[in-house]
Amino acid sequence: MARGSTRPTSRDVAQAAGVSQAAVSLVLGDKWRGRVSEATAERVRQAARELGYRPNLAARNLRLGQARTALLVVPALTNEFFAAVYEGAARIAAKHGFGVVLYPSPEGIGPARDPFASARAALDGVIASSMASEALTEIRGDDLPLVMLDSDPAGSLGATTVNLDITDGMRQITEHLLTLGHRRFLHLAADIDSWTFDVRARELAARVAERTGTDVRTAKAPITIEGARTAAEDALRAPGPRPTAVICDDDKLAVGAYKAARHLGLRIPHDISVTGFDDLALATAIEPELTTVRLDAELFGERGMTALLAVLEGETPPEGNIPVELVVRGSTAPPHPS
Amino acid sequence: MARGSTRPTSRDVAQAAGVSQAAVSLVLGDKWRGRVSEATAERVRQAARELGYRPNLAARNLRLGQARTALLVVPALTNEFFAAVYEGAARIAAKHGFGVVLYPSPEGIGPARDPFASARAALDGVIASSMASEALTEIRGDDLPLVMLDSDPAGSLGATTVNLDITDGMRQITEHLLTLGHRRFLHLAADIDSWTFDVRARELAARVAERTGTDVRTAKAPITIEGARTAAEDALRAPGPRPTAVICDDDKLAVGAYKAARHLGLRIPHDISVTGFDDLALATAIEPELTTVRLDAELFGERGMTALLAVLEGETPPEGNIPVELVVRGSTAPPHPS
DNA sequence: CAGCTGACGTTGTACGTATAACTTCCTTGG
DNA sequence: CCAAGGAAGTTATACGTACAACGTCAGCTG
Repeated sequence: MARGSTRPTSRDVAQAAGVSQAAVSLVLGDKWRGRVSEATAERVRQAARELGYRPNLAARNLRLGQARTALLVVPALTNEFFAAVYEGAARIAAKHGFGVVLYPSPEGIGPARDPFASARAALDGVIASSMASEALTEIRGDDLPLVMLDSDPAGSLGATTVNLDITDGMRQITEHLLTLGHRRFLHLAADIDSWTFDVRARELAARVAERTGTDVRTAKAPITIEGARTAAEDALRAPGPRPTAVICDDDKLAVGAYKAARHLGLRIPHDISVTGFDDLALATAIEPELTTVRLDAELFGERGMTALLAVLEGETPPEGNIPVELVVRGSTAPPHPS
Repeated sequence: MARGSTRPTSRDVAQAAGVSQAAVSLVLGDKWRGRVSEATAERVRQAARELGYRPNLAARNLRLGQARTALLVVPALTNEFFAAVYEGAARIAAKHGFGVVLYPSPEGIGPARDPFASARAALDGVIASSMASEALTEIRGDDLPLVMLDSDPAGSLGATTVNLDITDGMRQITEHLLTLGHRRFLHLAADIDSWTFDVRARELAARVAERTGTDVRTAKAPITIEGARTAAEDALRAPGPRPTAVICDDDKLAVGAYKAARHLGLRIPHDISVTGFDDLALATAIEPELTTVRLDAELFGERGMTALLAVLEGETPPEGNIPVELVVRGSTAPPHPS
């Protein structure tokens, strides 16, 4: 019945129920067993319901010294992969009464003197992708618990790491193509300095060298369809025998490779095989559908949040890489003897 | 130099600088002109820097009675469109020292008694897509300022609405196809009950009826590639003269239409034209590239946040729909006389 | 019947900040 | 030389919550 524009507080509820504010806090905080009678508790709950009481989170956080909020730092949400990571993390967080906020995209910082001004909402911990390193340096300095996604376990001193089994993914792709009979490869690599891409390059090069004794040709491209297309086209036009398979660091790059191949009059997979990485919606949208490595981004986010929660509880976070899966579709076939 | 695990407070800074806590608050809050000498101010800033002081947001929010945080309610972040809306909203928010939190995805609610438990982090306002109506009913009840995205201006009592000019987009698509000579249309519609889709259907039907005197065939499909494919395939197989153009409610549905057409042995655009809506990355990934309506999702998010900020300031939010643009690519051509 | 034990609460306080209201000292004009 | 006012701070308080510490009273035991 409180008029005004101000929201009801626990004291308003107390007054309505004819008890003290402390009693309200006890009842609503589920700590009333043996301290408040069932009848009184019900009266309090009733009053809270009628007034539409919602606890003031700021006050609670201040009192408890925690925010039940984690910060997720990713390069861009418009990348479906990271959107899924967020959803996984948010799901686990919600189950534990936690929230997840996102680091604002770099371009959005604007004139604020402190880029953290908005994201700095009281935080208990941070989950960060290794692909967002520039933002990361600012965070380290805060003494917040940190979980790193897809980053070098050796190089992330102190921080907990949660990784997909990228090495295994690239191993499977390479084996798949080698088994089909391919011997000349083009690696269309992301031009981003991140562990997750380094691992791809290392594994691919090592395995191909071991099995064929040859090198892998490499072209670096920004992760955009257009950028990938020109990089791939240049590489495929280069002198020497043409590669029979293009191994791309992610699905978006593969789309660029498709366009490059088409532009050069090459048919996929008849003239050239193409593989991706991630298994985004894109992979099944294009023709032929893309052979790629499925990364369970949601699970990745879930594991990241689970690890952070463990750290916050003082427990040891679970170990072990997240398995990935090769998905063979229509973009790979045995090389055609030309 | 403060050891311990607790972060320094403004009082610690005050002690280090040899002033009162109030002075620290004034200096760091930029309200010290004429109240504190430049020298003292500098001393305070220096101390704050050395201690690595970060104001406690919970305390500030409690004191100010505001959180400088907005809630964005969208159906799914893995939909690139909404990810972009978020980024736009977050950019504007950051410029004003605001943060944006997301409503946790519906499946993530789990056992929490109050689905708002986590997202309810102290909020100043809400921006909600009309496509997330089930979540919305819970919010209304909170007396928070509400900005609705893409919802019926007439039906959103009290709430401010920010809309893309969907009607104009559909008008342009229809005109484009009519001008090319198409007369028989299939409308591949989203099976979601939302204003933004109703508008598409109404405008398409009205314009086609006006210009050709005929009805538009309609097929409803869930917004997934597979769902759209089967719905489109069924509709294209139906008896009677086959439509020469498929108008889809969004780009993802268009991908399904592509697959259906291919499966039926129809070439795009030679045998059948296809159009989308949104202009996601998908649109230029597929072959042929998709004729669609470009919606500036980021601008949409920016406008939404701008409107909310205006409401919070007690100003009248700007009016007017956000213009959209027809992007003609390779998926449309004059109908082939069969 | 003194003393004790629960059951059922209440009182009081602290979390860290922003700001209104007050003090103190110095300068300056009349 | 005194009143007035500005500069440069300080003191005190409230925001709403959670919980430790403290009553109070009935019933029971020895």
